[in-house]
Amino acid sequence: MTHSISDQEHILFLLKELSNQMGPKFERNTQISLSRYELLHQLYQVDEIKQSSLQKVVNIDHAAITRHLKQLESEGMVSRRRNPSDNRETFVQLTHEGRERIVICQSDKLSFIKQMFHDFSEEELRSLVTMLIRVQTNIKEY
Amino acid sequence: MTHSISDQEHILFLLKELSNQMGPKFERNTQISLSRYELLHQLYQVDEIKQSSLQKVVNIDHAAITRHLKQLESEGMVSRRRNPSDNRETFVQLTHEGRERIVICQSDKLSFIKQMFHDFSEEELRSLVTMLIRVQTNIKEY
DNA sequence: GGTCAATAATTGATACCTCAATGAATATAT
DNA sequence: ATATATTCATTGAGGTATCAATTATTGACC
Repeated sequence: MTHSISDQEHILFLLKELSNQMGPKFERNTQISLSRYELLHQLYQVDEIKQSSLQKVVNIDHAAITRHLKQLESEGMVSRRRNPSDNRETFVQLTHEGRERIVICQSDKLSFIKQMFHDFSEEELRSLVTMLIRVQTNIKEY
Repeated sequence: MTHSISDQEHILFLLKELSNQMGPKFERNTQISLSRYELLHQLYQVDEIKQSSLQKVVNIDHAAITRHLKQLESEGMVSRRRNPSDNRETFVQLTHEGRERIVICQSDKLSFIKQMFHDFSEEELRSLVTMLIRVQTNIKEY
């Protein structure tokens, strides 16, 4: 039954190693960190969104979100405004510059993921996505 | 052909998110960080090993290795000695305490990965491992 | 034998993450 | 109406990662 402990352990290590190796290389190629890219990427699709909702989508800690957005705001990539009808909430939106920024780094991102998955079939990619999502779900309820 | 960009992008995000979510939870459950666990785990199988070889196995940056081993040494988990025939190299070895430590946290680690992969078949696990290794290989040559 | 290159380990700088604690605004309950 | 609880965002603390630069030792070559 649980004879594949080494496989499971191996996956644990691989996930950590992959993340650590991938992040810096992504950033070198696109000039933007993977986390910030993910934030801009999400904002690109939604016009305006509550900061707390954004947090749930990207699965990054509240604190990290605050710091990223602060930095991105100071760089002119996003704009933020308080919700007039509930002053606790903050709406976040991509600026024109932000839209340009994310568009510009598309080609670099594309060549990066092309290399990363060049020997994967469509089916394998789908399978990989769903398995990772399952793992994520299993972890969350811990 | 490359119609599944969103899948590929999704995997990118998932790998990062998973690593960030998994690490702290693993540590809360086992009382040891995933990286340190990996180091002890490797040392457990090899008696004595050069620090540089260890680095290659665990795929962590040299600097991080040095800091981890220093800390583990100060906790009495590992011992280090210089290679007498080449004073640049350092041999690392698990202490008795270190062996005990890794044995003790086995059950916690087990229950953790059990939850993490509880709905995975043997075949899926194998498939996941090989796919992650392939991604890692593709990334390395970048 | 002495210079120059290569290798191993370390330290410094910077960035990012999580968790816990705090501050501020709103909702709730008696 | 007022005290209490909840929610959102922020800040502080601690840990870990990479990369670049440094130190120390060995090897190689003329």
